[in-house]
Amino acid sequence: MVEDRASIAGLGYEQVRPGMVRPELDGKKVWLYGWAHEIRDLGSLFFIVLRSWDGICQVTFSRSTLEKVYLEALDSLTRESVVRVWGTVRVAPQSRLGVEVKGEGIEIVARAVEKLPYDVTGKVSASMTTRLNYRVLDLRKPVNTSIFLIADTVFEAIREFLRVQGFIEVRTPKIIATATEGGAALFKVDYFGKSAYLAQSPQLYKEELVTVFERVFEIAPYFRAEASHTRRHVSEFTSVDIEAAFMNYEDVMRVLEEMVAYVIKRVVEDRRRELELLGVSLRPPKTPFKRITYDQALKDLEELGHHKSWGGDLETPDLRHLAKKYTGFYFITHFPTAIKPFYIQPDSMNPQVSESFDLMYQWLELASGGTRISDPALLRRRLEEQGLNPESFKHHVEVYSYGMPFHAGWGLGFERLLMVITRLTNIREVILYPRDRFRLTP
RNA sequence: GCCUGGGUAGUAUAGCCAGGUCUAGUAUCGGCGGCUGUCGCCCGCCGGACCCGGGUUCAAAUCCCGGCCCAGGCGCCA
Repeated sequence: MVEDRASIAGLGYEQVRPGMVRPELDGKKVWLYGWAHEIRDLGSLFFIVLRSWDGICQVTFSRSTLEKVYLEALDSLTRESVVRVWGTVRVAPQSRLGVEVKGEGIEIVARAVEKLPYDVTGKVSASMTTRLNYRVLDLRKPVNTSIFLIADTVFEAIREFLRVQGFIEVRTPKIIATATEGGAALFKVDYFGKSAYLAQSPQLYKEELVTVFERVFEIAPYFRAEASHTRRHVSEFTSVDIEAAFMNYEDVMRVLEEMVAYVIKRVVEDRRRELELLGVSLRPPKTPFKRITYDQALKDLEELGHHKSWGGDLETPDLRHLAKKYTGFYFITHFPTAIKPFYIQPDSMNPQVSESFDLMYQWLELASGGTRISDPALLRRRLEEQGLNPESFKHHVEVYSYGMPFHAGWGLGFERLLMVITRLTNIREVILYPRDRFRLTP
């Protein structure tokens, strides 16, 4: 009888993962851990579909050749229980997977309750609320696991790309003293009796850091207390930010489009199985991306029969209309200075517009950025024009007097990029534990 | 902040508009039994639900009012 890990090892059994069981292993003696994804009891034959994050495999038991303890284990097995099984890999033309493990023994490592609140096999659909309430069970569904395996590749590819470009990864504070940019509503926290806020962006810190490292990037969570309730807003999201000295908006746009193209190329290469599970056929986009100015966007809207007067921000309905003309990735540049944050550089020829851009995918805004103001006097003036108190930005403005190079940068919504890659339409699906206006748990 | 839609077994739904054989149907699920090639296994039996409170009515899952909870959209933004 094969009872424990040591004796299995002694008998020449090797540990494999469920996703590793392939026809090439035919005849090999293996043992593996996994979750009982599906159980099919045919009487004398007993099938378990064993699942882990990297895949599934079928384990087949023949009752007549099994010892009593293992028969008892089979009879008490519940879906989603963690089991350890051992046996021999064999090519199985009768099985859809083409290969299976002929089980010789099984041990229940951690038993799951009989009545699960959620169907991991997906036979019955679940609402978004139910999915998020039982998020770990939802995440075990191979299609959902895939999203986060892709996310892992996206993280890796972003870091790799930016490091090669000479960017240094930094971490800036997420608890801050003042509202950094105005605009977005912030979460107030008690900070030893003082008022503090959760950061809405690393903007001011990353600009200061270019005076040290020249090129910095940060991937971090940010917080917005906006009461938005849409499929593309959450109160805690991940932003990929860069800031670079001696670059202008055009330089950082190139960094952005090349990075996006590289990330998608890596996902296509490294996550074929996951893309297939999601039913997504993905192709790396061609660069450079299309660029249109804000003025051009207004003209296009006019042509599409939607008049919009100059100076206002492009609103959701406008962007939906534009998406009819511009498919895939494209940039909108030169927004009116008045509707951009105080730190954005006005165009030197025409200060009414700014050296700014948004990266769009159809009507979804993925990133925004631009050349930043580096002149302290101009920065002070812009703060006042936007109705902000220069006194509360004292420490920040000060830095501009100590040798501030011209610089530019952007912030990219990580989850929104992930939505584009996975073709999912609700941002909550691409966040492990999303936080929105009405959800704080799990 | 504003607007719209919705809450029926563990899950997903039918029923609601046109109140009455709804003792609330179906699928999945769970329990028991059967089955040697299942793979969304199959077959038989069993189990389990109308969000909360008030009102209208002979009669409420269904109509009305209030509450709670949820989904989506807008503004704003990533």
